[in-house]
Amino acid sequence: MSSIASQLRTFIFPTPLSVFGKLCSSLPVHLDHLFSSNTNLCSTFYTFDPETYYTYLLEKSVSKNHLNQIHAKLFTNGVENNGFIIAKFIHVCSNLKEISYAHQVFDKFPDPYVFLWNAIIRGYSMHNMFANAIEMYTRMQHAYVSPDSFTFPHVLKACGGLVAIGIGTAVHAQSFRLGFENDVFVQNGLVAFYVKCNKICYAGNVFDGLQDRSVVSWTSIISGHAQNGQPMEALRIFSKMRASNVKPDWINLVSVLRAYSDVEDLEQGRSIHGLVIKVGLEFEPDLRIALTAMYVKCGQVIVAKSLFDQMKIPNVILWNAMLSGFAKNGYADEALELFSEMISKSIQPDAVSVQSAVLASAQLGSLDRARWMHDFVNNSEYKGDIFVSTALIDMYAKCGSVELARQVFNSTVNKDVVVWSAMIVGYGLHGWGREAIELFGIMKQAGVRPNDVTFVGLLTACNHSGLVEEGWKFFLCMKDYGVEPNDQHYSSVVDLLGRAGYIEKAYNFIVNMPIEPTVSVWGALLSACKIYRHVSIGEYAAERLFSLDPLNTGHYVQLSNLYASACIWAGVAKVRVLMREKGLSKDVGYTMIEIDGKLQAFRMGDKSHPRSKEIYNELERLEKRLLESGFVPDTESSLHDLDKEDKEVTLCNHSERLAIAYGLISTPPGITLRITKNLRACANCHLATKLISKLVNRKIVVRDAKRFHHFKNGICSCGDYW
DNA sequence: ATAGGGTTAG
Repeated sequence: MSSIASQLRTFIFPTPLSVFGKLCSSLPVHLDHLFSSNTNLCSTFYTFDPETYYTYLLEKSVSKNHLNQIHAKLFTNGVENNGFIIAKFIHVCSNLKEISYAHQVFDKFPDPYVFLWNAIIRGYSMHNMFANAIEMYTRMQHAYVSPDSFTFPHVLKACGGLVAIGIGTAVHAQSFRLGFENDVFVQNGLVAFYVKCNKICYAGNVFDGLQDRSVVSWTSIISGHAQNGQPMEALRIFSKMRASNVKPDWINLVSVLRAYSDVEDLEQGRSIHGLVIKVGLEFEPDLRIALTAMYVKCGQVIVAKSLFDQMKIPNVILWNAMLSGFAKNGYADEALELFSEMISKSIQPDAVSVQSAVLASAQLGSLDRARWMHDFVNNSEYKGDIFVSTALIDMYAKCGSVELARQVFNSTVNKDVVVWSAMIVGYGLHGWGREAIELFGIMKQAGVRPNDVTFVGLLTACNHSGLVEEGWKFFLCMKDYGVEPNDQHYSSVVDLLGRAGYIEKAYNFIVNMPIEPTVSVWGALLSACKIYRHVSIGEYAAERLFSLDPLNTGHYVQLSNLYASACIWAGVAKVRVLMREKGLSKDVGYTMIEIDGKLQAFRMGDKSHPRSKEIYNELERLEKRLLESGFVPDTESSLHDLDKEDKEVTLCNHSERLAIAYGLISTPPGITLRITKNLRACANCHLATKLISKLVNRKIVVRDAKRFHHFKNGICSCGDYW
């Protein structure tokens, strides 16, 4: 208050106290209080300067009501045409989101000068009403008012927001004509504009031509590269910035962290954390959020969580970073728990939070949970959000219901290529090849251009449903759409050839691939070798896998299964030794089934369930019926070379069978059983499940580590190839 | 009165 008093003491125009008193009387309550409660202050006023006075009042305004009162007073005081005050007024209107009010006031002003134009353009631009901002700029040009260095940043922000390249380029030219080529604010605005339009090289040209570069200039160009998939270039520019002794501020470091997150370079990310502490910015909340996100993206969920716990500020982006981090790194339960916590703490989830929760639900695999999530979305404001809808399609597909996925898909408006691809991938996951192909046709008719993921979906769909020729055709036509095959496409083709029994062809295909074969490519070949018992090529594929991915237990198990299927027990033993040498043990398999909204997990030989006795009785009954109907256990699929009898016992209490038995005794006849396994289907259980589906007349939907199997009436949708 | 950043689907 004392600073106000000192400001007011410098007034130029004398004014009678009575006028001042009258002005104060109808002011907003808190302003009234400010003046009238301190009569001493009032009595020291012997001058009245309207500009300072209104500036003061406007700065204190917090509502439209305040603005109305001040507006009325402008006329009483006869200052309604004072440009300085009106510009201030418009400025404050904008801050209070009263942009149409601001526009009204602007329109009433005769012959606005540049200060007023800037205020109204700024108002529109700051509230993302970019078209209006540009319209006002155009009107300004028609009124022959010359823009100044304050006009350009606002207009350029609007052009960037609309990706209006043509207009922005014209503005660029205009700024050049008017001689702003060395104005760092204008130039930074241009850099940011070109970045938003994905014209990084234009942005780079402007940046390179800058005489003085502020930290803002550097940040713009760094984030420009980071956001356009060039994190390495971003980091190179950052080191140049460090070399030229520009001190980073927190926004700058946030941009740099984003680049390190993209390259998932934990070491360098940590060193930025060190720098943050060194420059004393470790308590900057948004920088801590960026650090949390960086640790999450580098897979350091625990470190991220501890940073998160230290802050726990109700910032939705912080929570989203943690939420998506959990969801993406396989911590589905933790993600959903955090989501509930968010709601209970009244941190309004946004589309990103909802999307991450949907992603977590997809991982859990529970259809009930999926339905709950879908209901939640339908009752939220994110119902039509395209990101959320895509995630819902993916979720339903991953939770076993292609039909519900399709329903969401049908109700999604303005489908983009990601939505179409999600549905095609969903069909692929379930082996609905014909539907995937049909949808692809409709997509093309709708004028949507397929991309690499669309083809991954198509190829896996063909694979999973045995459409070998169709798959091969899709692979060949990728180039017609300008899509370069990546390792996923190549491994799909290897799968296709393998499925058809062309093991040598698949091998030659790999040898002639234009890219270095990856783990998934060799893995596909090894799987095919296992099915067709092709030992020599299988051994070679396994060798490649062991050198590329030495600690992945799955490859050893696959090779062992290959040996077992060819009755090469020495090979099985060799693999076992190899695993022991590397300190690897077979991943513990488990199967989950959800009954009445409760997920129940079983391990092999599990007896921990309260209804264990009933489960084993049911299992025994099933086993008897299986044998009666001519079931011959496929004992070769075991990793261990045990006596035959032992093997059969071991196999029939595999977790999958326990879950099925539990499902049968817990649900009424005819209900579909939905189970989720963490590993891939074992041959013996697969065979047994086929028969069980026929014997008990139930549909059984199994999600394994790779795909879905729909068992019905003794047949599986995978066609016995997986 | 002006500029830069972070969380997001297949």
